[in-house]
Amino acid sequence: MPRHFHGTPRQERALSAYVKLLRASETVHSEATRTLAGEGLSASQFAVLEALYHVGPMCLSELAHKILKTSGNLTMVVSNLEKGGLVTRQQSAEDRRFVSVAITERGRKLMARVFPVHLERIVELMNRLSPAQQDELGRLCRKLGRNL
Amino acid sequence: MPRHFHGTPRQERALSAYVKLLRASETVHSEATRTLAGEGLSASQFAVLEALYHVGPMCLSELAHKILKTSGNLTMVVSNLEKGGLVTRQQSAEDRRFVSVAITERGRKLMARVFPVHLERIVELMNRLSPAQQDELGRLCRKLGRNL
DNA sequence: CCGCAACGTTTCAATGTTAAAATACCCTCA
DNA sequence: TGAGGGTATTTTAACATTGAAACGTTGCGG
Repeated sequence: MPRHFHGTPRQERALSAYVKLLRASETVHSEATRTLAGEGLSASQFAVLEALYHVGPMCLSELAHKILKTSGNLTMVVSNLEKGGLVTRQQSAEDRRFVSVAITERGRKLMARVFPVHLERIVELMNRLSPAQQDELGRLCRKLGRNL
Repeated sequence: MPRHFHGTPRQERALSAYVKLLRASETVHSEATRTLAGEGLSASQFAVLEALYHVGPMCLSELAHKILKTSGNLTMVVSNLEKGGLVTRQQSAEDRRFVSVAITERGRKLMARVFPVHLERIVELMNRLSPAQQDELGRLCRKLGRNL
């Protein structure tokens, strides 16, 4: 049994970049969401609230697409937000299969307070890279994201 | 309510890089783990198995540190692997607080078959970037990862 | 019009995840 | 020696996550 993995150069290179990408993402994300935990918001809850806050009411499948989660998941996340009075559900009148989700006044107030803090935390975390490096990272990551 | 978020240039830059980083990581990771799902392995299970396969027996807290998860979590992941006969638990004789986890022959055979496939999948996914770009991505991500 | 495929949502079971409390163990020092 | 502090693991509760199955609704083609 090898004590550590060794492969071809192209394997080592890809694996190294892959691991660092996942580490960076995991670190930055968990640091950024630490702020939210103090407000009793999970990452998914924040993502939903943020979409509704900045874009407007949406049905569940649109939300699912927006935040890259399955619909089965969203049912629970939205239900939990609903319990907290942060969003409302309303069955569409024209097509009763759709359920429209909207942010409440309470949710809006929460976001008005929390979003700027969260944003500044992200700026702070990303500032380990220079502006030019941030742009370069964005360019490289864009090539890897979501176009299967 | 703004239809879309607009901030200062430095906020937009950081946020854009942040979102792309998370998207890229999410996409690549879920694509890479798709292979494993066919083998009945979750990402965490694979990570544990891979560590034991390439490094050797370890106690739970070492494993937790290795794959960046909490110990409470590892208890479950290891238990599930144990059910499948892929790893064994053994309480340390010297210090009975420690539980050493080792990969079994069955687990080793599984990894011998699955790991190369998984690695090639990662190479394939990362090949949307040139070798130089992969190195550059690694460099940038290294500055963002885990040194709080 | 009717049957049926397609679609949006929900439910379910299994696993993962975390934080916090509980448990078990080791070691030191008075 | 035995009380207490520190450490490793497990348990627990709450939420997240996915895939699959179930349910209700809509719209289309025969």
